[in-house]
Amino acid sequence: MTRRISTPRREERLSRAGLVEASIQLLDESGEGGFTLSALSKRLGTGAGAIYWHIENKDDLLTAACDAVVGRAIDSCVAGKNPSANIRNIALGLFDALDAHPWVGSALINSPGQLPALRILERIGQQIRLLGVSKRRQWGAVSALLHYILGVGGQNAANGQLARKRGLDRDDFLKKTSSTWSQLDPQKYPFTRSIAAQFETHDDREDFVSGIDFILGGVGSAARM
Amino acid sequence: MTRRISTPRREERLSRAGLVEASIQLLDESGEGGFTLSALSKRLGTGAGAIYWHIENKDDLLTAACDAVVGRAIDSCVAGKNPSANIRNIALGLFDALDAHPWVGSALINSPGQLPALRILERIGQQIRLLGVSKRRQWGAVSALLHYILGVGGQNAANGQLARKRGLDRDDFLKKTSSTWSQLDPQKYPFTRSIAAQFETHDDREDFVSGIDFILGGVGSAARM
DNA sequence: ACCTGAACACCGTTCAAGT
DNA sequence: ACCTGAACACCGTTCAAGT
Repeated sequence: MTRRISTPRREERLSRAGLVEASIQLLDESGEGGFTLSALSKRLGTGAGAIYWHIENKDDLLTAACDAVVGRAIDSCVAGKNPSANIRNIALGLFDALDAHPWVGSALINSPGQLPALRILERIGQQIRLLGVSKRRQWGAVSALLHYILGVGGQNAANGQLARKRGLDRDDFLKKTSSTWSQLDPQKYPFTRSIAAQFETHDDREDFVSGIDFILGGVGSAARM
Repeated sequence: MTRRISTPRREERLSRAGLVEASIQLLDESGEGGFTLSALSKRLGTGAGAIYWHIENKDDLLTAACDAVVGRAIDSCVAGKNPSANIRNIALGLFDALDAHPWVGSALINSPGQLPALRILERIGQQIRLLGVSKRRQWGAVSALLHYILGVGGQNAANGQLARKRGLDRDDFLKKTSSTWSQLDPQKYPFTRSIAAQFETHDDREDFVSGIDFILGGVGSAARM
């Protein structure tokens, strides 16, 4: 009869903050698909169940990781005196953060009413106020900007995940999509065909800002009526 | 020794189209969480493996279901002579479809470069052309509108899923969110606090259109420069 | 060609047992 | 209080065997 030999306990104690940082690393390295609690516990040299002492569930952990990234991105934007430029800055800061951590986009869109989206709402809202948008229109303007940012983030996240799975880099992806589009039925997809070539060389970041500018432009001209 | 008694085969044969329709029903009734292949096969009175004869995998089936809903929504929009009004119509048709089938929002945002999003891109693109937007700005305008629609759809889907899980109806949800927001730290969240009351009575559909109008307004004024 | 259903690998979560 | 690791319920997918 062999007695069960107990493994030694971990040297450092776990903490919620430590779990969040380890999750960010794991998500960055392995993507959403690689983010499993067993991979995380292996990385931390602990048992799968230990994690549950510090967090509620996997979703809680993902949202916390998302919040950490979004919070840092937003806090690193220093506000100048031009509210429109500030909004553009916040949006670009977020774009870059979501670009560096593609999983954040889907986490953001999947955790409604949680802190991360609220941070964005608040920061943009403050600038919209400074822009002099009337009280009744503030919510519409902020909500449009937020949803647009979430849409781009979510879509980029999905694109990134797809590219990772297929092992494509961005150029391959653009080339493939562009060639698919240019071979679509001319009767049914005239527009998509017509921009297929343009699509191959487009810049996501530039397109993103021009979307922000469209919304800001529309908010401005609506305010003037 | 009992011989294995073989169950009789299905009366009607399975088909991809049938699987798609059954999936839409199941998704509508049980949400994304309830959409499992075993639930689907039980509903169809077949074995779990049979499904794989007609589809590639679960994702393929989800995208096909999404495409069916989006396709119908878009095809039921008749185009008039005013391109801006047509875009507003397409967008509202999609909004209503995503509202009726909340799972479509997340399916749409998670299947990049697939048919469903392309359908939207094409329809909106045709109208943007008719609007007389210059060739260089067409992609930016369409992409902004598409991403905005995807963002709203994704967020509404997540909200719906949350509400379903917690068993809240919309009024409860709005009331709860509004009261949480109004209790936020006044130093950190002045804007969010200031619109908490407004949020409780806001109309998602109206806000959605005003976002579309902001973008269209911005596209228009950019074109005039 | 198409269907059946057991089997496989994997995953989030729980929990009695340890320290 | 916190950690361990086996156990549980469940899920997508595969596949040999049937018709």
